[in-house]
Amino acid sequence: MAAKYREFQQLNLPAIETEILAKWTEHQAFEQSVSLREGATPFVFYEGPPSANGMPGIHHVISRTLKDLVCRYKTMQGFQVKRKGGWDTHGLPIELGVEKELGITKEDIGKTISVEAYNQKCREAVLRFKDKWDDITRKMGYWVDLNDPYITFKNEYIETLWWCLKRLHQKGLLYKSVSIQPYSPAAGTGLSSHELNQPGTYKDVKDTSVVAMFKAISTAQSAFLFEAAQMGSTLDAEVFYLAWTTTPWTLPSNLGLTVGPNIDYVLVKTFNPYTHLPVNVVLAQNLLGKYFKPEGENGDFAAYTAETKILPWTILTSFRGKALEGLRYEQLLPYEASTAEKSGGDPFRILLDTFVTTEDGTGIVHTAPAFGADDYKVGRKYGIGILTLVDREGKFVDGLGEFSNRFVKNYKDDPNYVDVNVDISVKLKKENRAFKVEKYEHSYPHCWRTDKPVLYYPLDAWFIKTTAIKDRMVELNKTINWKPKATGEGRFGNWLENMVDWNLSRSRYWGTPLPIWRTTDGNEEKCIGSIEELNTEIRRASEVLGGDINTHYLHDGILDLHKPYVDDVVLVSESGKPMYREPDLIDVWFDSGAMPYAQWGLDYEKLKAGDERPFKAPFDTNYPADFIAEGVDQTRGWFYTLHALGALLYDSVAYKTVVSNGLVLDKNGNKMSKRLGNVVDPFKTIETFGADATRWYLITNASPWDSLKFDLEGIREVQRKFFGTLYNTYQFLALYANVDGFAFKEAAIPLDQRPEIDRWILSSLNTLIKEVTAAFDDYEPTQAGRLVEDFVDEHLSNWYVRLCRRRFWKGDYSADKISAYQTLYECLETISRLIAPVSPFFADWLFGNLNGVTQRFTEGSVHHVLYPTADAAKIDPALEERMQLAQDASSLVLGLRKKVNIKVRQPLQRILIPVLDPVTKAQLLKVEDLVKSEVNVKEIQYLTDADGFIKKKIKANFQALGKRLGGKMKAVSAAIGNFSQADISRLEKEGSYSLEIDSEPLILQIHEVEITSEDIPGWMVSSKGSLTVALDVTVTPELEQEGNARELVNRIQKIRKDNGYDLTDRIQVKLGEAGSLAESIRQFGPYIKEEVLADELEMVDHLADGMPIEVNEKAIKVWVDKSSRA
RNA sequence: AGAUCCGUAGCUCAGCCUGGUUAGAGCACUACACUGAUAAUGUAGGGGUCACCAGUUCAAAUCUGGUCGGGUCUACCA
Repeated sequence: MAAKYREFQQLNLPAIETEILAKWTEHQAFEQSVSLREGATPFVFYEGPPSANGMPGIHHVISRTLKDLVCRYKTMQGFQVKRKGGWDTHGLPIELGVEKELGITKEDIGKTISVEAYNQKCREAVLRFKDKWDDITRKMGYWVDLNDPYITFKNEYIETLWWCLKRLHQKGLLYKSVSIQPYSPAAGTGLSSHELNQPGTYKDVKDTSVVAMFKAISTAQSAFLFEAAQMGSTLDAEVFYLAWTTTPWTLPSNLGLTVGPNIDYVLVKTFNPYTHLPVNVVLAQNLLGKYFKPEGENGDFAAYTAETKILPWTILTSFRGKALEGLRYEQLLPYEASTAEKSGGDPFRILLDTFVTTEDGTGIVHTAPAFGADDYKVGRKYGIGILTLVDREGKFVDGLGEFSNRFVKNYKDDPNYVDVNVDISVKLKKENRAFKVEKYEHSYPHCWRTDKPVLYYPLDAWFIKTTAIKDRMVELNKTINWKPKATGEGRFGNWLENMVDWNLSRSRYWGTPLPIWRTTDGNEEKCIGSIEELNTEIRRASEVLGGDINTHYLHDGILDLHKPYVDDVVLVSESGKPMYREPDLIDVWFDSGAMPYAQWGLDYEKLKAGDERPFKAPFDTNYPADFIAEGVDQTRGWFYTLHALGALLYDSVAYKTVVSNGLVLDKNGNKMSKRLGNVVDPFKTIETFGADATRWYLITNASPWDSLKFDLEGIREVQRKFFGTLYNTYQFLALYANVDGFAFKEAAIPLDQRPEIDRWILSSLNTLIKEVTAAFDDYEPTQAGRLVEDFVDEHLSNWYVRLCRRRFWKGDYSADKISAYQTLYECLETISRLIAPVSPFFADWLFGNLNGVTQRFTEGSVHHVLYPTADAAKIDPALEERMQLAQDASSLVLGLRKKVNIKVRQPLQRILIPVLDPVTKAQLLKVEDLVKSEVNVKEIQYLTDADGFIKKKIKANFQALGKRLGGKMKAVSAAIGNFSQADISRLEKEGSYSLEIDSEPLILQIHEVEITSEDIPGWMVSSKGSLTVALDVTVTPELEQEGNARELVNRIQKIRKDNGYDLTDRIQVKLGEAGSLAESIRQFGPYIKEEVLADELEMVDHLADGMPIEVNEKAIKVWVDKSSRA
């Protein structure tokens, strides 16, 4: 017996997926999809490593769907796509997790728990949820190689990172410097930005803020200020710059004042409200209102006394910030520890920078390079040096007079603590150096462990000099295909433009150690690039330095490149001095950014040979990546570090195309968070709705880069609308193909021998292939998915199958029937291949069901066959156009029927279609039969102009006319609106028409207007676009009888079905008490018999056991039974 | 604070690049129809200040500038 198509009770996507998953596992379908393409052009994909110490969420499903579908698509296009998985295993989140679990803090590490034991814990925690990740990977159908993933904590991986660092070191791109970092004096440690982002670290606090007065020095350049001041006063004028701070303790370390180059500043004559001395002050114009009352402007200076409430003030001059650049001022708080010499630069000058705002303060920023990142940056730019007058405990250093050794904040919980900030303010007030002192409430970061305010403090750190190749990185970025484009140009482009050097240092424990050893004086250093190199150096140091040096590592060499082991190692410098490792770890982002190299590890042969790229195969054919994809939050993370390292190491991009997907929000548009309890469990979602429906929904609902409002209702819709329809279409084919034994054994019927509708759906199908391929090639899977959806729903199911249903169940196994089968089969088979990248399970299931019978492909899985290619010969635009006409015409007629309440089963005589041009008529003629049967009408008549029935409508063609006429459009449009039928005819006949607009002649061309038929007087009409149809609604007695017959057929069919007969069962029918229906039955008897597969149709006078039914409100009795004949 | 994306029907989204005169789908809702795909399907209907303001233009959902609201990233600094 021939193989049968599988038939099902109902669509059950999760069940299908379980079945397909088992098949994939059994046949190693993924491995095969790679090995089958051995020798083919590689398509290179990099997997961004997830961290397996947390559970996977639904947002992981979207980015992985994206990655998966591209890789599957490219595989089907004939490329070999290797997909090495990876795990990100270092970093703070892991450490914090372990600390929490053990109930310890960072200080305990090395004290209550050894670094060795701690790191062991981290190592165990790292892959805690690996099983869950593997599970979701499998269930969501993500094909990635999990058997041999790269793992960032492995020695081989770290070794490669070291090699990369060494290369940077050799290029002089690795340097040690201070940077301003958040620092907790109470805890004695720097804080990462991640730690600063812990909830609750930013608190509203009230600090003593002071507007300090920095005394200007008179020079040739600042003369304009002093001259202006002089004019307003007979006294020897003093000029002060006002600068605001909420951290007065930074004032002794002040070395500069920063102003905005384009901010407007004013010089104001007034009095110091504390000392009541006359002063001239500089501040931003916008901020005058903060310090001066409007009523005081140009007030009575002479009458001013200490009791005067309202300060008199007057503007002496104004100027841009630019004018102040380089001007000098007197140091505010000079002490022996804070001399210009100690600063190491040329301090006490006015600087320009754009970070200055006029939101608050004075528009002049007090700049202490040691205690602010912006301060540091601008300070460096101008070379004003640096003074760090606070030590790591948070107290002032010696040599600051009365402030020496006082804590700048109450870090020790001293009950007798006196706020040094207040004392500084008081001192300034007394010295005529404070303009305003007040408590100021603002949000300030606190250490999440000690609850004490954080300082920004200069700390030693290692940097990669990314700024050295900034221009090159910008240039290389321009060659990268960003999806969406704006992310690459905007977010990423700006980021590159404003790049700073990459701070590599992390003072933590679990991570890649910096492979740099230094002598204590810092004069000699060594960067180690491989395990072997380290072992050699270990032995050398032992020999040179002797003693106990490195004894543990002499025998087997170093076995683990992590802390604490590497810290034990002492190396020896060229001059014979001991060298110790720089204690920092490196930023985890370096780990992932170097994955193109480290995922393969070092090839020691190549290394020995001095290869520039000493990485194991298949690195050479797998760099750079053709494609990567991650969430948009990685723009400045992974996307950046990959790019930076590619450019730094090899002057190359690391990836050619990058897709950044947006965030997944909940259905109300809120971010998903555990706290809000609105997270979607990907396991549950996939179990309930199936991975395919989930994937399809994620991809088609919104462009990947738009943020997605995740709504389970949307998945349900996809399931019903798309997969349900496709499933039904397959069921339909299976049902009849099994009856007829269709297995695509016959030769394919040539296209020109197939009916119009078959050629049409095949034309549409090939158009679809073309468009879907273009969309995928452009990394627009959303477009691709929506195109397929439209085709399946609109074209295949709602038009082709609906119109062709009869062809499948009616009549013999004829050429026409075979053509229908072949056509529908080809559509389904092609769709299974088109959707395979997005919905891999259902596609393979559908493909398997079809191919299992026909064996048209030898491949066992849709993922091993090639992607369909469009056959241009099958595409016929005119055909697609006229089918659209047919659909529109049918829709119009059905609409008209509806209006007059004549059901479709009632045949009608004719419709009229006015045609104004012969092409449309020719097009309509070819689809006439389809329209007639769809709307159950006997004939179509075409009305041409000559008939004189048509009433026409004319409208200006704005697009064509607008260009030519411009301003006259309105008048012309109105004139055209007034055209009579005769005017229209004349225009049509002569091809042009003379108008007069604003007393100027104007020739109107025929192509500059649109003429449509609007009405046929006396008929029911309806139109859409340029198509108009009229319906003859007269039901003649003949038509009514035919309608009755069709209605009766319908009733008998229903009885057949209710009785559960097979499709092919023959029946016998008896009709009784036919009454007025008798004539219909007599006349259409043969038709009725054929339709209901009746061998006998008999009318009797009395039918005792007949079932009473109604046919068009006329009663009749029917008796149906299976025919006795076989 | 800066950068960026988004704002069109009750909901999810097209259309915007390339301006053109009835602004479209699907879901949901209502009514009707169909009934050999039937837990399917068709037709029709209601539903829109295209976030707001200004500009450019004969013409703006579409181009320009700004405002407001939402998301994200980067900062959080005087």
